[in-house]
Amino acid sequence: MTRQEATHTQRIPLNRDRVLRAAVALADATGIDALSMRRLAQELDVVPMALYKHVANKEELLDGMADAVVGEIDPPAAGPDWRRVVRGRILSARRVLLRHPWAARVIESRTGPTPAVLAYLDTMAGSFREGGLSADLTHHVMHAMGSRLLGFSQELFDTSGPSGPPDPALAARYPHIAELAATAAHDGGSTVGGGCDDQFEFEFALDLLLDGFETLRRQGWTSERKA
Amino acid sequence: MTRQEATHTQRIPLNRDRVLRAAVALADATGIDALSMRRLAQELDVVPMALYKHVANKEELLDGMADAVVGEIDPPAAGPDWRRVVRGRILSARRVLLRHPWAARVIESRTGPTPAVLAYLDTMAGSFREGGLSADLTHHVMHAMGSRLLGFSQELFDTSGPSGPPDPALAARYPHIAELAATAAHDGGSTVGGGCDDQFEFEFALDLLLDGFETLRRQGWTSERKA
DNA sequence: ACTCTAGGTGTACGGCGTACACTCGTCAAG
DNA sequence: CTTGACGAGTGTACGCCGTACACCTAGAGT
Repeated sequence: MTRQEATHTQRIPLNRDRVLRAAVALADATGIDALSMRRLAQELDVVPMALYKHVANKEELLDGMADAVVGEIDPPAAGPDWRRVVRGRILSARRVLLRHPWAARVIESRTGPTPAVLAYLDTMAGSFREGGLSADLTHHVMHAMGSRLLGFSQELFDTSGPSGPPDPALAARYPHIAELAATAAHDGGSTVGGGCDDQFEFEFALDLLLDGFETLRRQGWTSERKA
Repeated sequence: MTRQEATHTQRIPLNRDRVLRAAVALADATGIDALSMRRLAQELDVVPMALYKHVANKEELLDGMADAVVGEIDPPAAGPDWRRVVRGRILSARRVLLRHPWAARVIESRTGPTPAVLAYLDTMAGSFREGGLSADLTHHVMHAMGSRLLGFSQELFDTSGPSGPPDPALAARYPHIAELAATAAHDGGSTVGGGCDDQFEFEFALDLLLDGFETLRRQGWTSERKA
């Protein structure tokens, strides 16, 4: 403590958690494409190679980031109606994913499930089972939900955009799309999907699926395929 | 024609189409991660910068590849049952995407819809409309299908893998997942999702959605939200 | 006092996308 | 036949990336 105590506050030593948090913050702020090991190191006032004492490589960094985000999802609420329980939790996941727009792509790009994702899926499966769905049906149901389980509906293209006036040439080439765009006539029509209420679309599909599952459950549905 | 006519067949000049086809073939063969401008140029016996006379940059190359793949999807068959028409076309899309496993990720990563994708979605919307769904319902229905429209069910994690014996420690930590895995007991049980019949899962969700849509159509469903 | 070690450093390598200036063959206009 | 424009392919170079590897250093345990 003899010298250089005031020039800059002495460093808190790095650790895996600080690295992951900084990475998430950086991705939130500048987008996932701008997240490089070098840029992240710079954000932490450290030389790039220092990061490798805490994460094995960039893939593992991304694994950790995915887990951190999934860990933000609320646990399932208690309740007698399994559809409400599942619906609420998925909407919580959706809120988390909207806070971290890069996360959907990162989660998808993981080659294997990370621990937090496994834990999430496990309790989700538990909610279905507790609601009375057979293990068999639960299995197919979770596949059917796909990435919607984690709150992203996989919107093919981001619905934001310049949203100029409808292009008549485009409308001529793609008449049906133009018709749909015209139908979504609220706060500024746009070309293909702009002006849609994403939340509504998400819940529309979610409820359609949950209702379908409930119908199958009541019917005692089973996959009677043999081998 | 005086010299070097036999050393190597004289070059067919490059063009955009040859570049795209080579890129698709290279991605098919070696994976999308191994597709670099330099590697592609090498495959075409050309210096890397030569490619830039035919595509503006790598993003545009990927756009072109996505379009080439989407162009492989069959046009809709004719028929009175809209569900059969849509179902058949989507399964065609799925076959295409299975031929080009990298394509789903590439299509997702496009920031805007490419012409072939627009054309595909347009005729798909046409099939719904012709089946008697309102423009309103068609709109939401297409959102609900999400990427399934293009044949990929977004399987969160690839179902292939080492597929070792079920890990008892994992089973203890994730009991519900273990139960589901045990249920999918055919040709070799695996840890989380292995051993599933992907095609079955895809069609399960597809048919659940299509049946739900048909029910809504018969009910004259409309989104009566105001503003 | 000595060693061990965890964490941070510095240098370097190979690969990437691509900007920019160039060469060269073809072909139409003069 | 000359010439000049032009489109296709070339060569060099820059800045970024992830990360291997050797090194240093401060503090803890003996």
